[in-house]
Amino acid sequence: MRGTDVTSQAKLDFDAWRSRVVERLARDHQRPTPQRLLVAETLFHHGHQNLDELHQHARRADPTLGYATVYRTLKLLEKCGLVNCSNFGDGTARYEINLHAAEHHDHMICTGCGRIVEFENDAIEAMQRQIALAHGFELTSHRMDLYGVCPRCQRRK
Amino acid sequence: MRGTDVTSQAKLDFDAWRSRVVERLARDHQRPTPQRLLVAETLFHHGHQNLDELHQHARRADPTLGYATVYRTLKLLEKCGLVNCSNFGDGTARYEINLHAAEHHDHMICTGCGRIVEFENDAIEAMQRQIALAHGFELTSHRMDLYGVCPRCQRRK
DNA sequence: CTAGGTGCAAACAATTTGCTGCTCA
DNA sequence: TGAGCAGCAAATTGTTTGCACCTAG
Repeated sequence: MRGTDVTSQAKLDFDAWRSRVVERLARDHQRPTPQRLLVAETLFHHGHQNLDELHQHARRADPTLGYATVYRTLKLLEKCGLVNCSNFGDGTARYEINLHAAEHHDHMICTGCGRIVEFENDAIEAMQRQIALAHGFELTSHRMDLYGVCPRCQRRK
Repeated sequence: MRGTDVTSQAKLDFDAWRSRVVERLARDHQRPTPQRLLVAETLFHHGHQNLDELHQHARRADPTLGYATVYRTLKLLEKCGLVNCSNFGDGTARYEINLHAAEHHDHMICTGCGRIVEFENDAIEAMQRQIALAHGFELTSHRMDLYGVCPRCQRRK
């Protein structure tokens, strides 16, 4: 609500994210290079973007940053469990940070403007486990994307 | 259970599918060419396959069948609402027939052997509508994929 | 005939990799 | 010094399209 709260809250989260990245990289004997941290930072500020968009954003802070570096960094962060990659309809892979490892959320995508809203719902997750169980599957993960028209796009029509 | 039953059942479904394809193509002023019907048939017998696999399968029946023809036929059938295209983790698009237009089902994918089991669950769908409503979205469609280890792969370990 | 359909091969676009030089422990 | 890292450019992969030939109405 109040500017200071939001700011300090955002800052806090970003620091937590940053240290998580550094720590996790160190654990895997990977160097927390400026480029990698820049990619991680960009990812923090711009969720659900594809490789190209992330590269564009990051380039504003460091114009020499290469495309392959962003690519390899994303793969690296993904392998470390720090980011998730998903694919909504349009042909490109989109990345988002995975701030709290255990937490899983799903997506609702507006087919009008492409806006992505995140949500989670324990009841549905419980039912998913039931379904898996009924088929004898050992559930490891899931994805659920809801497509629809957001309020703003509904009004615009 | 008994061979005859299964066979006749399968045959019945296939005929229904085939006539639906022919009928739907006719309605859109598209010709039910042998190649298109072959693709439709292949699709019926081999669900959740990608373009390349479908092409391989179809080629057994008609070695002259071109890749582009399979591609264009799939797009055509998709536009007619006869097939659905989805994308599970691996980089390729997979196709499946959409026998009963109104019916929607979801997928459970074995991360061990890639086997795909279809299911549907009304309760979850109801909750999805609730979630969308809560965010002011007008829900148009959804996808839900559960990933896990199938009973067979669990035993193998 | 002629519109639509096919197969081939080439074009595309997103992603992935090889390589060379550089940097930091 | 040397293992890991960055940037460039080329290779790869999945998908899409242009074009010339063909076939059924």
